[in-house]
Amino acid sequence: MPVAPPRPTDLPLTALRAFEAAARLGGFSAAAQELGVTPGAVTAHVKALEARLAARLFIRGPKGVELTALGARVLPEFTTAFDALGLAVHHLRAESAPKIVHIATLPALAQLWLSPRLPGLRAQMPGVEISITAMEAPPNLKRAPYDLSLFPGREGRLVAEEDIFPVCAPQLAARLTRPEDLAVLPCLIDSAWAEDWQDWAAVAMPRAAFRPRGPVFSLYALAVEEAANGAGVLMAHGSLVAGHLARGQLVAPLPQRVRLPMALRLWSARPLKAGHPAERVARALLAP
Amino acid sequence: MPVAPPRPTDLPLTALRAFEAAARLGGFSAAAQELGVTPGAVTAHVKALEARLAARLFIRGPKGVELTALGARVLPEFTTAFDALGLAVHHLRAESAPKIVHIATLPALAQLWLSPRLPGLRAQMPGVEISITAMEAPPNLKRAPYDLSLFPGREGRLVAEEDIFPVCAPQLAARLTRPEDLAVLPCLIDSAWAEDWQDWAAVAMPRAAFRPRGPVFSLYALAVEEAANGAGVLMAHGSLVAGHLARGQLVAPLPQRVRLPMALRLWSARPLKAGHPAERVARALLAP
DNA sequence: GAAGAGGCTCAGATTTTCTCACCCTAGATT
DNA sequence: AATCTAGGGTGAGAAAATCTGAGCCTCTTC
Repeated sequence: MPVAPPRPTDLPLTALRAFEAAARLGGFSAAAQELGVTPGAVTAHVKALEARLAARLFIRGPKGVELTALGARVLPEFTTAFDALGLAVHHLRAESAPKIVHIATLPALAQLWLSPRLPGLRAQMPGVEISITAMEAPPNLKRAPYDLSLFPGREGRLVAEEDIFPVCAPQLAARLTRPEDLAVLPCLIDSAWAEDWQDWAAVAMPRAAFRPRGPVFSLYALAVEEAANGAGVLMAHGSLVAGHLARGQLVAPLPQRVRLPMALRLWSARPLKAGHPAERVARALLAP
Repeated sequence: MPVAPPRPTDLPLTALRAFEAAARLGGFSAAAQELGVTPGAVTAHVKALEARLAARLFIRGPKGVELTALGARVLPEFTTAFDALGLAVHHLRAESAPKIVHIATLPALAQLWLSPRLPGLRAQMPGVEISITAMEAPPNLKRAPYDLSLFPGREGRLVAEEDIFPVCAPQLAARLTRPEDLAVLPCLIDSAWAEDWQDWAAVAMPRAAFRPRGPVFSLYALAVEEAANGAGVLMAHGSLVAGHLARGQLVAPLPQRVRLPMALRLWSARPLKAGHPAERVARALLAP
């Protein structure tokens, strides 16, 4: 007699979320990163789900996974549902702490662009707390609890163009008068923006096969400090060294500037209501 | 400096689900029942959520809880999101096991109404598995994994009217010729349908202050068996004793029948696609 | 003034969930 | 060929979550 056990336990929500992330992002590792867990955890979740359903959701290949027909059919529904849930959580948070604005950004932007502007923002909006979280990649704003994200990208409102050019300490400037001089000077390299040197060189010295040599930093702000200390030449992002240039801690001996395709942009998951703290912060950051 | 910890951990999904259920059902106990946990678990979830948000979601009163303004504002969003998620899960299940039809019903209906019809159904649809889960109250079909629910109610398609009348074993029939005889005969009482006796008496013997006396059963099917064994008089639901009447195991000595306001109805969460197993089962059950 | 409904609490048990360290594969690099 | 790298899979053990159970409290109802 086909009588099921008393309570057919329903599927674990976390496993469903792992499936959705893996399916949407096209891989377990990417999903693990979005969810903030190890890939093994995602593997386990998907496996558990498949065992429960007695059906495959992904086809495992050696270079990654691919959705099965079943997985592809149900993915959109789950994405929609989890988006709705994420938005609901966001509203819940916003309603329960309306005076806190959460901003996600790159570590470099947090330290060199946002930080100098904070005192002014706070003075402008007493009572509003501004919380800044640094991360390497833009978050999925439909899921993660941020009001604003500030990243180089194509989406969102333009905050500043990204112009790059070499800078160094004043005492080093005499040794940097032509692009070719870079071959014999230490070039400070930020690990996340290593291509900056190539991008600039491609325009400024198109003939030369230039390869920057010098210390690598994982924190851009640290590279900026080292450049100011005279450790070498840095490929600067204009908006991030404006302060150092104004104070004379850094100089830009070469006139050539290169505009990167990705501009600095401010982006929010849903329309900001005029007058609300997040909208006021956005407005203040966009102001010249 | 208001820099948040690396990863602002997001809200636990189970706690959100507990909140949603409690808010929608208006109480922690009801939510606990829907979720299949103890009330203490729901209390803990809501408490954890409130602690995380640093905001109250419910106002605790001595006779239950009530939503705060905040809770009431965000509830609809969560209900929508979890409904969408439940539906997605439902589709996932349906797509991964398209040949199983899950039916939720009362224990009494499972044993006395559905069970006799199963052999016919199976013969009619070879390859389709029919899984029956008995429960005391209709499930929330947007959340629980059932294709069809068969319950007395007002929603859904009519399966049968609920007519009640006293029945007993043939050898007892001689002692039951007038309603008044019930006062001196043992009345078998089903604990879930105890009011049946009052409902019937209110029509059949409006003057008398009738109180049935007799053994109480928690399983209606057991009461039916006992009645057939001659243990007393049962207030029968017509559709549930049809078999026993036909076989002569029970007789209905009194002509008076009372129609209950709740008819037996078949109900499904979403429109059934014609030709799909669930729809075919529904059609077969609705057929005379 | 007893009983009942609804919630709360806290300790302890149970189950989920996660990490860690390691293995495996196929394609790319040297 | 040998090595790297990217992406996954595994299994043991640790950590965290979730749940239960028994008892308490408060108010309402009989």
